Amino acid sequence: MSNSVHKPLSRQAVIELLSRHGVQPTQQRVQIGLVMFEKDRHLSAEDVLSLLNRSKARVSKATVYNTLGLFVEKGLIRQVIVDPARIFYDPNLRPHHHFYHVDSGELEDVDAERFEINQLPELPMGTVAEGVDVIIRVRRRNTATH
Amino acid sequence: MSNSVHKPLSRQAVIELLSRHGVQPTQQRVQIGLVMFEKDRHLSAEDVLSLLNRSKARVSKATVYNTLGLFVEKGLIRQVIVDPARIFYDPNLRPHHHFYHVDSGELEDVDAERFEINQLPELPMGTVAEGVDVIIRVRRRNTATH
DNA sequence: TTGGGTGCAAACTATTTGCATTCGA
DNA sequence: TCGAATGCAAATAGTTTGCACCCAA
Repeated sequence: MSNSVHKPLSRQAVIELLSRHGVQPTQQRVQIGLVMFEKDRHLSAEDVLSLLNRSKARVSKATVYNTLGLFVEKGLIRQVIVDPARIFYDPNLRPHHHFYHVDSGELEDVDAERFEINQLPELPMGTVAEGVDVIIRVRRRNTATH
Repeated sequence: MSNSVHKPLSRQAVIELLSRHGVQPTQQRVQIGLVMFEKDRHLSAEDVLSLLNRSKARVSKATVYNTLGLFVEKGLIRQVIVDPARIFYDPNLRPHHHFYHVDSGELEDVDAERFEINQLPELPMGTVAEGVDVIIRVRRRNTATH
């Protein structure tokens, strides 16, 4: 029942996942899904593209962008906005947050349970919450930058 | 003692603020500071540029970018990464978080006190926290997007 | 005088878009 | 068959960079 995966999905499983979310499982979309759901990690569009090229899959850059956008729209993955230079895509849909290693640009998951939030503030009038992103920026100790 | 301002700063106050932070207060930097510290709001580089143009100030785009980057580096303002399309700059240095109105692209401050966090999770080994960003994405109710 | 600051334009890069071709139900 | 999906390349937009000029100490 959980979409969070720490294990690779078979081609068939990806096809079913896409179908279940109303995404027509074309060749390229399945390829991208295989990469995206292989394990919990954070990939930029370019990461996905180069992983695809590393295997025999042939998918164009535009299709990677379009497909990742479609996956987000359909609720298969999440965007993580933390680096102005690029968008990360996260297949982990469970409530969780992120460590952002500013030195390396890497993202690391933090289980939501490890980060206790007593109460959400009152929302602005007439609005509903769509999501809460918590990003803890960390850097290596002793990175004396002065 | 607080750098958080809900009131405009005089030219003289900006000059002193910059100097105090080790930023040589040149003409353009003071102009940008006047805009940036006029009140608590969230401005993109382009916003700053057009506000400057609206007044008589003549500052180039490159200088706006360079200066905002310098202000961040010197701890005068904060970057807010929430929109892949542009970086927002925030003169409010007190602990606080943000509502992000996905419909309008606008940012709204949330006092940190209104958002209770029991405890930070254990940080990855050998790292120190540099900051915690909390972004609550909200959208207008009844924005039926289906 | 002299080095930092500025402005302009060109360069860069991630992402988007237009359109002709191909694929898949 | 026929609309949706794809691929390529061009376009876009925010940001950065190179370099000549200018100004202030």
